Amino acid sequence: MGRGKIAIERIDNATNRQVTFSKRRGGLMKKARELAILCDADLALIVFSSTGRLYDFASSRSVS
Amino acid sequence: MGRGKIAIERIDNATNRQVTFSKRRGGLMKKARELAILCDADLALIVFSSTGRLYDFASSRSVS
DNA sequence: CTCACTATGTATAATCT
DNA sequence: TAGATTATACATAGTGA
Repeated sequence: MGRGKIAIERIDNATNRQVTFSKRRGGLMKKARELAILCDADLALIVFSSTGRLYDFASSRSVS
Repeated sequence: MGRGKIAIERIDNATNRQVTFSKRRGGLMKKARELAILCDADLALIVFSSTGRLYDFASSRSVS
């Protein structure tokens, strides 16, 4: 998607890899939230960047 | 996306909700796998359907 | 129900600032 | 370089078998 097509393999360039990580992480979190809401599902997503930082999302269907 | 636009809210029709769950779960898993590979990230995704079934994906960056 | 199709909405790679 | 833009590849809502 985007301007060009890319192969699904590790991005060698560190800067580009970081930019792609940030963009796709956001997109993945959004999709996860949508799935939880649309389909009334419970769901947890945990991501560690290659630099060791943690990002997560968890739905809360029944808990406030 | 798709033929029409939908609001992000619980799908009332049970059959349609199940179909959407199946489609989007697949898409989400694919995106998760791509993020793990492209950005060399470790990641886990756990989903419980509204009927209680479990689906999961976990990357394995260092373990075989 | 489950699978395939496809028109269309969305995510995003490349680019620009 | 981080944030905005934009053209394009991808995901998917509706449909039909």
